[in-house]
Amino acid sequence: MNKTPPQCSLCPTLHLSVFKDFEPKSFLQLKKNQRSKVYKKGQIIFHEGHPAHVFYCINLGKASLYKTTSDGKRHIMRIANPGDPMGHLALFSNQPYSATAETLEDTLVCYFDRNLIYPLLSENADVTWSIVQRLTKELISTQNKTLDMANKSVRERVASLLLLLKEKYGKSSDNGILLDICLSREDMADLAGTSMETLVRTLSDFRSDKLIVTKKRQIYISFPEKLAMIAGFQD
Amino acid sequence: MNKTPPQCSLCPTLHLSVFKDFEPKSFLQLKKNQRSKVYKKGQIIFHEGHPAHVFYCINLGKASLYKTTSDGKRHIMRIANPGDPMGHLALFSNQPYSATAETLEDTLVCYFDRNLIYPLLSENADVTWSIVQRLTKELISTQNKTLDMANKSVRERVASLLLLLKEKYGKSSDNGILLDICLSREDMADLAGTSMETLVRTLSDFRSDKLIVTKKRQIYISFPEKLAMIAGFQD
DNA sequence: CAATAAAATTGATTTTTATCAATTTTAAGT
DNA sequence: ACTTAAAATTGATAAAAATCAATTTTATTG
Repeated sequence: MNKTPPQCSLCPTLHLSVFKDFEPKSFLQLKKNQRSKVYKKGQIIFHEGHPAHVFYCINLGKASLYKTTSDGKRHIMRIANPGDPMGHLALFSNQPYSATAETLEDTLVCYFDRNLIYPLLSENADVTWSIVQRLTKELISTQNKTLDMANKSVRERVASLLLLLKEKYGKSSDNGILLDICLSREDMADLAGTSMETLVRTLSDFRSDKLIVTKKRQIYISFPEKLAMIAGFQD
Repeated sequence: MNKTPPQCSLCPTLHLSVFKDFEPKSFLQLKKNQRSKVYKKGQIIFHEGHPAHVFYCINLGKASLYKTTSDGKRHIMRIANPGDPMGHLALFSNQPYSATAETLEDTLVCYFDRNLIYPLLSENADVTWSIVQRLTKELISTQNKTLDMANKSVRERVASLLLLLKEKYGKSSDNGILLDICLSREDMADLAGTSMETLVRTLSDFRSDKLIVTKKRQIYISFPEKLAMIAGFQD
């Protein structure tokens, strides 16, 4: 199951993670205890509500983190990219995983035993402080998401989502900016907090208005500025 | 403007705050630099988007923390009670206040210069760690709120809200459990993420179903269990 | 490449919720 | 207690979005 752990020093995203601020001795110990695993697209890394023993960091690939309501509806809280932590909320709060992690493509994750992390943090006060800062920003952006869900229309939220995906995964091309990420319409609906059908209709509207172009399942953004207007990033 | 600062040692809610974990020397310094102020009901303590110089802690009273959208809709993110911090997100993230704080009743707040806090935290690593834990729990509960806004009906959200208010502010009485907090219908709507009219109609439904009793603006909960069913806390 | 399954799209309809307007109730000040 | 203003409630209607169903497109597999 476990492959040879990738070298942290070769990790393309080390500089993005909080670990970079560990002092050398701590970092070495972290590296020694690092394990890793490859998941195929669509596999579950961990389940919401399950006890959390390890903490993950994505090396390569992507995963969606979603919550499920009692009546079976999914809501994708975030997409984790290389360098992003997963399971850190469970780690810090000493509670079960608060979401399910499912890969959006073939993904290499590194993981660490939770018991390894605590002593390392107590030796690295500045890392703990940088965790505070990261959590705070995560919290502020989640609060903004709550606000969007409560007060914005689906149309506004879908426009926002397209712009967000453009920022993270946009690749310029002949047809406009390609959203270079593999998301089903269902996934996009779960991100925007709407039904799949309504999402598709909204995309159709945007297509009619020449704001986007769709080819197969690919989406190209033609006029980000106009989408920004719709999303409510104006006045 | 500033009154004699209340004694922290006499503060009814010191034991609730993170400060209790400061070592004596740091705590003393905190106390020395503590200021306080009384706000009348309905006054603004700080505004969303304004630069944050100080960090607050409620000694007595209550305040709502709300965000406002570009088209003027409010959404109350949380109600701060005695012992609760305010402005800590601005403090930790080094950004402007992310919400507006408005008192729900006459309120006594203590406050501290933000520059005082940083050095104290670096001397108290375990306090920093306990802040991580608190932020994490706050984040998880905000994520759950996002989920509710995205996937629950108004009826479910209003039922949830009533139960939440019952937990925090419920006082048993002859008519059932009184929600002993002064919130306008507008406030409740802004908490539940709906319009005032829809909130009122939902309360009327609950009243017809004998789940609640209303006297003037007071709300009494008659059957919390049935509300819990509606809120989706079942199966 | 054909056959099949899965995903996406469109249409019709219903449900939910917001909005606008009018009325009633409650609170506040003199 | 009376007057006035603010808040709450109810009604009517429109808008937004969900749901159910059918069809088309795309992907997958032998």
